[in-house]
Amino acid sequence: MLLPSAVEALSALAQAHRLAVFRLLVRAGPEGLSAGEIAREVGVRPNTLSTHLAILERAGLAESRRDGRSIIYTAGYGRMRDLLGFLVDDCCVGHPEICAPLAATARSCIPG
Amino acid sequence: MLLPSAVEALSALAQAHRLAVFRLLVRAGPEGLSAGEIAREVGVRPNTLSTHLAILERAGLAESRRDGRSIIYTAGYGRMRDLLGFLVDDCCVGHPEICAPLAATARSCIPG
DNA sequence: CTGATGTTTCGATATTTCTCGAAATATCGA
DNA sequence: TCGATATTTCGAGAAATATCGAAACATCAG
Repeated sequence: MLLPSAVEALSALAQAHRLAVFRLLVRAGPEGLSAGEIAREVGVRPNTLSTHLAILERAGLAESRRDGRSIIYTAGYGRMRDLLGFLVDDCCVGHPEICAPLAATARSCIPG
Repeated sequence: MLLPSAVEALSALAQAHRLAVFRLLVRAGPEGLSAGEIAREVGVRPNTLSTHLAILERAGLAESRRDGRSIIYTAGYGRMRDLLGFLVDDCCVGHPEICAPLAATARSCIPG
């Protein structure tokens, strides 16, 4: 991942409402949530949320599909993986004290 | 790490110059770099850089000490570890496809 | 003390960001 | 088609951000 894309992804997450939305989407999994459900859950007006979702989507951290009248949003896992990789690549180099805890967390969620 | 702190840290990194500064500091290691060296390296004026460094420091992603006339900045590794932990905790849950590559990277930088 | 160097603070400006209400668009059920 | 529901787009205002030149502050060498 290049620096400009990283900045865009970080900017997308660097806002309380959007970070809350993204966390919600991650926990929701591949099924995702409709824009309305997200708005209710996070407590922002639908039009404001729409702007936030567009920003997350432009950054690749959310994806959308239409389902009837609703639009379902899911987390952009691939982009998040790239972002974490970018950050970890920078910080792990020569700094085991940072990656050791990460390695533990990462290991714990890998089956087997 | 709580959400407001995460937002502050993400905001600090969500700017091209500041992200470049942080990456530079990480690579510089515990010895750090003076404000002047950073300004020259990143290509921003000293007073502008000072503002950026203050933002990184307030977010805990940089630390400073005086050395003669210079002020030496180092990366805030602890805070970075917290931030990565916060993000990974959210995203790894049930998503091995994200953490598998991270686990590999993390493992590779742990001695032994 | 004085002058030079390194850094920060101040005050101002241009730009971007966040939020909102109102209106537009898309889909569905009757 | 009509009305209701779900979401987005538009236009505007308030607040935050990035950058700058000038000035202030801290440290050192002579």
